[in-house]
Amino acid sequence: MTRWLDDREQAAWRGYLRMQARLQAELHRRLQAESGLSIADFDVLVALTDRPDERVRVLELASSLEWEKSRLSHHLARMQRRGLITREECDDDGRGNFVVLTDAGRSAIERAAPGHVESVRELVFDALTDEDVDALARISTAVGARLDGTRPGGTRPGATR
Amino acid sequence: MTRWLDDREQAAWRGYLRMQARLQAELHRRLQAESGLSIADFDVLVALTDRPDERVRVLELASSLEWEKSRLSHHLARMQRRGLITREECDDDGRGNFVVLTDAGRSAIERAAPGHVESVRELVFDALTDEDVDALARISTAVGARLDGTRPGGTRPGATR
DNA sequence: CCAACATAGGTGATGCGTCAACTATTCCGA
DNA sequence: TCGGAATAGTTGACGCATCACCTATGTTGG
Repeated sequence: MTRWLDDREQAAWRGYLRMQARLQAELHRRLQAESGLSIADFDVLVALTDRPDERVRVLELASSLEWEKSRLSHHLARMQRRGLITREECDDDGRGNFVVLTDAGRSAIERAAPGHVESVRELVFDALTDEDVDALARISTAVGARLDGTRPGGTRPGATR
Repeated sequence: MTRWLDDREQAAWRGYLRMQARLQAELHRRLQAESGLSIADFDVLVALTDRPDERVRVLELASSLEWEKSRLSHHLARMQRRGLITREECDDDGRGNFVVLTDAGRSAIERAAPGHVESVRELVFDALTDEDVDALARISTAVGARLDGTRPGGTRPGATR
């Protein structure tokens, strides 16, 4: 009944998993060492600098990062403690909050970005041919389409079998 | 000075990151829902069943999983609490410990494996052509080789810039 | 023999991620 | 206009990952 993976698939899958874990760890380690930021901090700060006024509503940020609101809430609390962001109340909606980039946050991301991009280039793109880059994009799109087909993230996937 | 990513590279990189995060989350969610195991539990149990006698020394397990010993130690403590593994002392070496698969651990992995493989097939390999699979393996190898070049995991990567 | 060192492994603190539950507002319809 | 439902966001508990440090045992050179 179970459609097991053949040797070629196994090798590709194991290789992917191993590369993925190591790459993530190494990028995180470097970013942390060079700037004191985590990848998650980086993503939040990038999302904030992408806004013209460097402020966003919490849930809008969550949805643009594709994070759960609870994850974001916890993360913002930690970032606020470190002075990277602040919060401001929203006049229109008493429930709402804006997340606002602080000067410290802005300078942290500006210091961190070049090194991080350089790491990505060095570890990934310098290793890949143009065709590899296309293949990576194609693969990501194809798998992403599969993921779209499933119950996105919310309630239980409800048995595939 | 910084070699930024061009649009094609940006698109590939963002696509990869997004796919990677979603795939990992979905595989974890399904495995958890179907079997109560995490991916980490799964990996430990697979490593154990790969041994002829279903027992391994802690540090050997750590190195075959490429985990830090401390991570493994914490994880084994949790798995032991849940009855998936036990520990036995090592006669040859008073410092050493064996990790031993319990009956509960064996049946957990046997129940979990088919569904997990099916998820991988459904979400990944069903989406990919043969060439994609080759490309994935090639890309993983190439990036892996880059990672080999860096201070593996231990002490600080020491500034790339 | 024993002091120094290496090795096996565990511990505690802290950051990160998820789930379930909670509070406070706003919205909406009778 | 009032009561229930939806929405915005937080909280607490717990599992997971890393770091720095600790203990206990083994190994080795003088």
